[in-house]
Amino acid sequence: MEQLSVGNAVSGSGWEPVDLDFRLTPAVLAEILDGGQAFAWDATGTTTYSGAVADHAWEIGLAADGTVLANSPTGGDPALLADYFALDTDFAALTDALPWRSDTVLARAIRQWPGLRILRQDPGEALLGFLCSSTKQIVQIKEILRLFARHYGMRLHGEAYALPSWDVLSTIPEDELRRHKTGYRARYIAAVAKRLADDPGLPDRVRTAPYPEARAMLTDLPGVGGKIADCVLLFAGGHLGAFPVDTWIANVLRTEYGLADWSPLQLRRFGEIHFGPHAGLAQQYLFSAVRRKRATAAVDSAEMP
DNA sequence: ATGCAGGAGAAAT
DNA sequence: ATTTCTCCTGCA
Repeated sequence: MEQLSVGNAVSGSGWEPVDLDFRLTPAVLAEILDGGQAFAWDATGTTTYSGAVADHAWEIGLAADGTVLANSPTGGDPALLADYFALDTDFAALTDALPWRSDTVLARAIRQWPGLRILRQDPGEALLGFLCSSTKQIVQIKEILRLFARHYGMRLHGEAYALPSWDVLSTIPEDELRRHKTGYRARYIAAVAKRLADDPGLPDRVRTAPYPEARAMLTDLPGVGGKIADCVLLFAGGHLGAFPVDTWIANVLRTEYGLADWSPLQLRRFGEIHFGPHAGLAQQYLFSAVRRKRATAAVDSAEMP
């Protein structure tokens, strides 16, 4: 079990960071906060981020030894951020339980991303983010959410705004939602907002249901298919067995695992079976590995015209 | 320029 | 039970 204490205040100039008691490299912190799991964070430096979590503004940074530091200008309890980082979950142990000993592709990905973890986000926020995610890049998704927060959310501190609740979103006409760079996704957002308004108990039922039932409830929502449902359940619902298959993961499995003509459904079944009860963590390692490969390839092509 | 982005749904095989 | 087309828009 990893450390849970979050009480070591560090004296600093301008902010009062709290030592969250776990360590990461700058690259891994960037991957966790801004690699596609969450859309709440903006880099303010090479190792510093600002964002809104649990109705509080936060600044996150790294100490010289890699320790993760957090500060809330709005006085948020550091325990909120400890929960967001799921510090009660021992990801090192979960990683060791993955089949890396017999899977060199996974083993390499794990070596590349030491300390990678799965966040425990707010489910409503994750649902909104991934509902906006189809055929969008991370920066575009963040822009949509930023516009929502600016227009309909509560101002927390400085330029930090909380996202509007689904309750608030349900009062906004679809054509107005469409003006915030959502495109055809506006119809889904409006429809989901209406569904949630008509069925206020749904989030709680999703939260408490086992994985298959929770997934079925989510995919019943308009615009929510299996991939988005799995992202919500993995990144916010604590279902580490959920194995979202996006185009990148599909590519990895088809090329690196010799599953060339497998369908997305077949690939998902393979992932669940091959990687086991924490398949979602394996998915994140593989996804981060291909993201790094893509970034490297982009640099190479830019340097070699 | 024009294909294509971390998809879903409906229609057409 | 798959495959194909469409849905918006901005980046590459």
